[in-house]
Amino acid sequence: MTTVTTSLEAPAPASARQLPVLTICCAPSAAMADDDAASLAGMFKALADPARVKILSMLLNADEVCACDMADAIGKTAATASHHLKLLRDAGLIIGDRRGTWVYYRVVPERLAAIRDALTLA
Amino acid sequence: MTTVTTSLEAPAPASARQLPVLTICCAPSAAMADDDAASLAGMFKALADPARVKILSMLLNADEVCACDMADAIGKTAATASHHLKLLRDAGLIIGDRRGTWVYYRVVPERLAAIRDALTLA
DNA sequence: ACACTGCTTTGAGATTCGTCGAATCAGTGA
DNA sequence: TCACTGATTCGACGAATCTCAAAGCAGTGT
Repeated sequence: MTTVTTSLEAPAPASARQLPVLTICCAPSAAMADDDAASLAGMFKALADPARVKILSMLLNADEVCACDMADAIGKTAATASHHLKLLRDAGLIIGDRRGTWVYYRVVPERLAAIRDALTLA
Repeated sequence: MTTVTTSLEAPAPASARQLPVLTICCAPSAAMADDDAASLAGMFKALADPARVKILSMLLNADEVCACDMADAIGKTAATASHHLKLLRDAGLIIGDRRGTWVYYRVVPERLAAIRDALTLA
C-alpha cells in the first residue's frame, strides 16, 4: 500500500516511511548492523591490495603454497610478504602451519563463502 | 612426475619447478597477472569500509535507494555519504541516475558476480 | 655450542584514506 | 529572476596503510 504523489513534497524521512504516508522515494531498507558491516569491511580490507589478491589467487589454485614462494610471486621483499600474509591471517581468510623450516598457507573456504554470500542479491 | 626428497635441500625456486627437478614444496601456481590483481583489489578497496558495506547491503535489499537516505543510514554527513557513493560508482559497483531533484542508486550485478567468481575455488 | 636459513616483528618514511565544513552545481517552484 | 533544497566537490586535518632495512625468533644440521 504505497501512495505515490507528485514531486511537490520532499520524500518522507526513512523513519516515517513505515506508516502509510505519502512516499515517492524508495523502500525503507534499513542499513545493516554496525557489527556485521565492520566484520565484512574488515574482510574486504584484507583483500584491498594487489599483493594480497595475488596471494589469495595462488592459494585458490594450489590449496597449499610455501611462504618461501610468496615474496617472488608478488614482487616484494620477504618482510612485506609476511606483512600481507599476517593481514590475511588476521582476517581469517587464510591459515598457515609450520612444518619444519617452512610455513605452508591455505585458504579458509568458509570465510570466502561468507564474503560471496554478502554479495548475493536477496 | 614429482620427485620428493628429504628436507636436506631448500625448495627449488618456483621458476625452476616447471622442470622435473627435486621439489618438496608445493605446486608452482604462478601469481595472477598484475592487471587482474589491481582490478580486483580496486573493487575490494571500494568495499573496504563499513559505510560502503552498509550502502551496498541496502541496495542489495531494495534494488533502488534514494541518495537522500544514505547519510542517515550510515550515520555520516551528506558530504561523506556522497564521497562513499562516488568511490562505489568509480569502482563500477553501483550506478545512480538523477530523476529531478533526487538521485537513485542501484547495484551493478555483473560486477558483484565478478568478485564472487574471483573468490571461488578453482 | 655454533652457524645458517626461513619467517616474523619492529621502526620509520611516504602515501593514501575518512571525515567534515564550506563552497559549488543541479533542479524545482514562486 | 530569485530563493530553496538535494547532491557533489574542494580544502584541510588526523588516522591508517604500504614498504623496506634491520633486528629478532624458529628450526635444521654440523
